[in-house]
Amino acid sequence: MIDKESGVPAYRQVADTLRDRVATGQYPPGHQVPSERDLVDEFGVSRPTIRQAIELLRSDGVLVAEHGRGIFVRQRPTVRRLARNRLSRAARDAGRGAFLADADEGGWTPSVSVRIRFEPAAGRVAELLQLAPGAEVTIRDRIMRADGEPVQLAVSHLPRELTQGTVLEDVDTGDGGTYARLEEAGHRLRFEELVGARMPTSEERTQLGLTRGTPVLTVTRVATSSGRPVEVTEMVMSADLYELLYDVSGD
Amino acid sequence: MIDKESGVPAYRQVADTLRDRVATGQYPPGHQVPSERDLVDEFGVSRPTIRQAIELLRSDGVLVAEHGRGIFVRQRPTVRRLARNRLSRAARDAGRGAFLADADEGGWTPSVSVRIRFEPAAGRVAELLQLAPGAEVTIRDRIMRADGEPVQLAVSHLPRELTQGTVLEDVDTGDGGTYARLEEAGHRLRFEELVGARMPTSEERTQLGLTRGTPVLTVTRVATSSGRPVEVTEMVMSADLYELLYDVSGD
DNA sequence: TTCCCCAACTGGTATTGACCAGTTGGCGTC
DNA sequence: GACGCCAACTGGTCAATACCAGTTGGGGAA
Repeated sequence: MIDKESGVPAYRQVADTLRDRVATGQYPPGHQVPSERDLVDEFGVSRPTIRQAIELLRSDGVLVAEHGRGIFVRQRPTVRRLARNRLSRAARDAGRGAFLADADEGGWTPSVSVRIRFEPAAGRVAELLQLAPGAEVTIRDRIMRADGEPVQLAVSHLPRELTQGTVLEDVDTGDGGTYARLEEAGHRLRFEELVGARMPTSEERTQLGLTRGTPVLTVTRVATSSGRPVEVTEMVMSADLYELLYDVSGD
Repeated sequence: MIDKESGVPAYRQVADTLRDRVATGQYPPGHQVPSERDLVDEFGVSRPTIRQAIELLRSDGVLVAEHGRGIFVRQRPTVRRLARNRLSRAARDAGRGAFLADADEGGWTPSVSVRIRFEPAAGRVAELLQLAPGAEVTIRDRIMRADGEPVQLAVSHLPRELTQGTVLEDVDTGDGGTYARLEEAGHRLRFEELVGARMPTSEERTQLGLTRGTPVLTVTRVATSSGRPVEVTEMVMSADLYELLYDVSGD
């Protein structure tokens, strides 16, 4: 099974073989892969070498290991497809924020925990809000859950001068959320979203319950009123769970 | 440095310590981390344990190793910000496809290699194109380069009946690209993009020259004409290199 | 002075061996 | 028959050791 003369490392040959069995469906999603010790016998290499191969496939998101149970081909959970153009005024007037609207659509039960704090603006957010460094911002730090499971992190930043004395410094901002309140205050909002992806920090991995080899999608939403940025929200969600749908016709 | 009684594995303690030094800036981007053998002395654990810690940080995209040189804190390259609403008819009329327009914006030199083939429709693409399985599709398989470096893969699928006898089966589709030709043929196109992220396949890693711990952004663009899908393009790009900008105001 | 080569670094691969720690199912007991 | 325990699986951690394979810089030869 292993060609020692090929110059290709043994652990790579093992990994490639296993990857191939997954790709061809010989090991379908959810299937239990032979145990490490069985693979040692099958490939005729030592256990660390087998583990190295499996390590590779885990960090590539192909396999998942469960202590005491075995190694399994990853099951991709059902994807939640988020329609991003739902930020329209019409939807907000109907009294629902974006997350709640998505929940309706997807048929799951949403819940949100909010923590509010105030800090001097810094880094990328200060830049996007076009604030002098040191200017105070109101931060709404949220964890969104679907059926109790944390699925999305969102941290909103608003210049403190806009929120002082308003419900935007309360936990509950009322029907339609932050954006509805800002429009009531006379702002006409436009939105831009900046989408990226990266590996999660260890904190994010814990909070979102992510397994090895799962990247996160990041969305930075900037709300502007007459060209002036009034809010920046940074969202982080499991790339396993989410796809973002954008209408991009733009004519 | 290592607390053996804490219950936390030694390699995790090492990884957390190093991760912390990167986060706090003690090890800035590009900085060379002490060699494995030096870390063995510093932490008082064996080399395999140190390697396990470094392995973890590599698959998280925190560190990169270079054989014979050392281990370095990852440098995030400059991000190419792609404005997705540039698919407008106006831009196409100006005679440029999306990739070429982005190149203008970003100040780099674009080049594209195209391979054309014909296959029966299958899987997700067949579904998105609403084709009976087995119907033939024209596939335009492209590699986009910026200053010679491959930065994006794009595979377009069109029902063969739309392309037969047209320039869409040639390598060069002329000014404005595929979409301009489709509109000339009487289609009025609308676009939707579906954005996701995942770890690359080993083939994609090779083609795009990705290092361990770098996820890819995937964009599936569906072009429809009077509600009927006429083209599906699947794009793959390094999440290190790209952020996607969407205007999402939608009122 | 210039050039080349090689020693001494760097990380990469692979083995053997030992023990820890969850999980599961069957056997024995009540 | 129901329960509980424990043996026999599973993967997880860590060590000591050996050698391979790129990279680099300095010393010696031309």
